[in-house]
Parts: sequence; C-alpha cells; structure tokens
Amino acid sequence: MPRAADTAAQDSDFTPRQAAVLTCALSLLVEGGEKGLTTAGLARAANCSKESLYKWFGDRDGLLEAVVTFQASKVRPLGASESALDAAGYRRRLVTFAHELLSVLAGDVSLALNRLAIGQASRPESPLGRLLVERGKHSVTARGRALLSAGRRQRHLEFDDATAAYSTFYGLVVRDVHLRLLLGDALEPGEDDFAAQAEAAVSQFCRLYGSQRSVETLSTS
Amino acid sequence: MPRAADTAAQDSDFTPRQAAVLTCALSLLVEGGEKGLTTAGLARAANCSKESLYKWFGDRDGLLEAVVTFQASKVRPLGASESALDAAGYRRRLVTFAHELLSVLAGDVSLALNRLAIGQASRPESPLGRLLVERGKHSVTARGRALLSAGRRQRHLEFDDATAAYSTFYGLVVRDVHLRLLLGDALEPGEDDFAAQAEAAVSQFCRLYGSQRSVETLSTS
DNA sequence: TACATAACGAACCGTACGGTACGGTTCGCC
DNA sequence: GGCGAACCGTACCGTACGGTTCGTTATGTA
Repeated sequence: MPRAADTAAQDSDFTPRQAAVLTCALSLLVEGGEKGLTTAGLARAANCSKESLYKWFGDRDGLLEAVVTFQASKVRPLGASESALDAAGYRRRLVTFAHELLSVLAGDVSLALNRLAIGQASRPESPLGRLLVERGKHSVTARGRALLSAGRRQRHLEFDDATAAYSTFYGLVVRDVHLRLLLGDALEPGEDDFAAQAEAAVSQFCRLYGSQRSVETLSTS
Repeated sequence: MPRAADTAAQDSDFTPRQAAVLTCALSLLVEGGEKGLTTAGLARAANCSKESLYKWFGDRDGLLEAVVTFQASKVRPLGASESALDAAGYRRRLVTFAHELLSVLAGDVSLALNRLAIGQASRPESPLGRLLVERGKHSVTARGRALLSAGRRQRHLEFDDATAAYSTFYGLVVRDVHLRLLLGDALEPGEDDFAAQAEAAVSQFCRLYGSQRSVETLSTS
C-alpha cells in the first residue's frame, strides 16, 4: 500500500481521467462543503468506481490532498512582467493586482478549499492548511512582494521591509472581506465592487509608502 | 433601557448546570474541532445524560447554537468610557483597542468557534456564521466605530464614513493574521508581539486619518 | 481467438455518531 | 413519609460513511 501523499506530491500531473474526477470533486466540494464530498458520492458523480479512487489516491485524506494540489497547479501562471513604468502606470499595476487578489479570494473554489483547510486545522497530523498556504497563498504573496520591490527599485515606493509592506497592502485590500465570505456573510452593496475597493486601497497604501517624488501621482485616483 | 436588559437576560438564559455543560462543550470544541464535540462525548465529559442534552437544546444544531450564544454572552463588557483625551491619550486608547482585538481573535475559543461557523457555512439553513458575526463581531465593530467617532468629535481624526474608517483600521491591525491562525499556521517571530503590531498599525492608521492638528502626535510612536 | 490489464459497479463490513427509550436515583415540595 | 419532576447512565436503533472484496466488462495485444 503506497503512501498516497508521496505519489500525489511527486507527480503533480494527473492523468486526464484523474483530472476529470478531481474537477468533479471540486464542484462537489463547492456545493456542500467537506460533508458534500464522500467517496461514494464522488464515484457516482464522476462515473468511476470507489476502487479506482482508493487506487489512485490511497485514502480520503489523499483525495483531499490531491484536490488541493490539483487546484493549485491550475493557478500557476502570471509571471509579472517586470517593465519600468511611470508612476501612473505603476499605480495601475498595483490596482490590477489588488483587484485580482480580491477576485481570487472571493471565488467559489477558493472559498471552498479554504473552508476545507480550516476545518482540518484541528487535526495537526494532516497539514492540509499548510499545503493550501504553501501552494496557493505563497505564490500570490511572492508576486505581490516582487511587485512592491519593483516599485521601490523604480523609486515609486519607499520602505525597508518588503514583507511588512506587502502585509500592509494585503490588510488594506482585503480587510475582513475574506473572513466574512468564509463565514457565508453577504457583502454590503458597494463592497462587491472590487474595482473601486482596489482603487481605494491602493490610494491608501501609496499615501503610506509612496516616495516623495511620486506620492502625489500615486495617491490620487 | 428595557429592550437591552430584556435581550441580555434572555441571552444568559442558561441554568448553572447548563452553563457548566456548555463550558465543557467549549473545551471539547477547542481541542478536536467540530469533530471533537459529539453528544456522547459531551455527556461523558460533562457527567450528564444525552437525554438532558436533547431536552435542553433540541438537537445537535441547537447545542452548537447554544454554545455560540453562551460564549457571546460572556464577551459583553467594556462599554468604552467616553472621556475627552489629548492626542497622546487618544492614541493610547487606539493602541489598546487594537491590542485587544488581536488578542481576542487569536484566542483559543475564538478560533474554535470561527472554525466551527466556517465549517457550517455551506449549510445555509443553519445560520451559525451569521449568529457568530452578529453576537460577537458586531459588538466589537460597534465599539471600534464608536471609538473612532469619538476621535473625530475631539478633532483627533478626520473622515466621512466611520464604517469605512473602521474597516481600514481592522485591515491594518489584523491583516492576514486571523486567517493564518484559522488555518493552523504558526505566527512568525515578531508577529506574535501583539503590542508592537498594534503600535505599528495605529501609527499607519493615524497617518491616513489623523487630523492636521494631531497627526504629528498621533503618528509617532 | 486467447489472454491480460484495468476499471466499473454493486454488494458488503465495521464503525461512529445522532437520536431515543428505559430503569434507577436524587432532590425539592406538599 | 410520599410524590413527582428532573436527571443520570446505559443500552439500543437507524443511518451514513470509509474502506474492501468480488464478479463483470471493456480494451488492447500477440
């Protein structure tokens, strides 16, 4: 009985059949949460046998892990092109990033997977939360830090610690929106206008971190 | 105020015995998450019979609901005294509030209950998340908004929308710390120094919202 | 055509949990 | 003292789910 964790982690590329099954598992997870994803239910919905599920993923934990890995493998792209921009152009880049961040966090699958990982947090032996953070969140964070560092290099921003600066950026953009969505709370009218929220957050961020040269251009919308 | 007294009395509707059982349920919930709270387990741990549980709380959902309202009823206090302060004193009040906010969110029972509510979010018919938000989060939010409004009245702060201002305050203070704690992630060294984090966040907040008169005093730590 | 590999589908098992029923015990009240 | 309500402890039932086994059905290869 090979450890499902190993096989799933090593070959992150699944066969087309497995990918279809995992996609189906994701949709089951979106509606119904963790309780909505049962082995029998997945087998029925995906027209496969439970035997295959256990052969491919080892056990239920392996299946959950594979779902997370599978989803993370789809969100790989977007290696932010590092071109020099003037202050206004750089500001637009920040706004775009903030907008994307909000959109991703508010997405159905993101919410479902985060709920799943949080539900497993009490079980320290199955590090699903860690996995989710490392494969999903860290890549976004890295992109954000790189974007801010590029801004510093081009003298649009001023800060010492890129990590701290990105943390502030994240806080200004996301606030408690992510948590409330996770709780099933509906957004107030206006809060769901992610473009406007991103604009406002970037304005605030630039008032805190904009360089003297650029702060006027950066902070005004 | 008859209304408030009425609801407050109804909230603490539990007999001492029931309160003891609910306290026990909370500790079961802290270790083991939702899976750790079973009717049989609670009956055994609290030395009561399952029959009594079902008599008092109806069913398991009723029990969960009772746990949430019970915990919320304990977090009632702290009706922020509304005294006029100079800029430095007001700033200290903000820092204290931010520190308390972080401490509460990082507490064991808060994390356990938030995880519970998030886990139930996929089931729209049992509005546990709503309940948690309304009884716990809203009271904190209301206190925060009142604190900011007091600051505006005393000309320490300047803003139009108190709700938006508090949202920014929350974002600067909490960032992604709450979510990462919910995911079971450990805080980086330095991040667990809530006093320092609160100081830094308040400095940033005052740079954004401090009045011209007070911004110098408010923003320097 | 004969054989092998893989997967399907259905039946099955053990367990854990929500919910119920029942006998025995304690405690307050008349 | 006697009565009834509340409660405890336990045994029990039905169900749902994770995991296993097995007979059958392709599909591909020599």
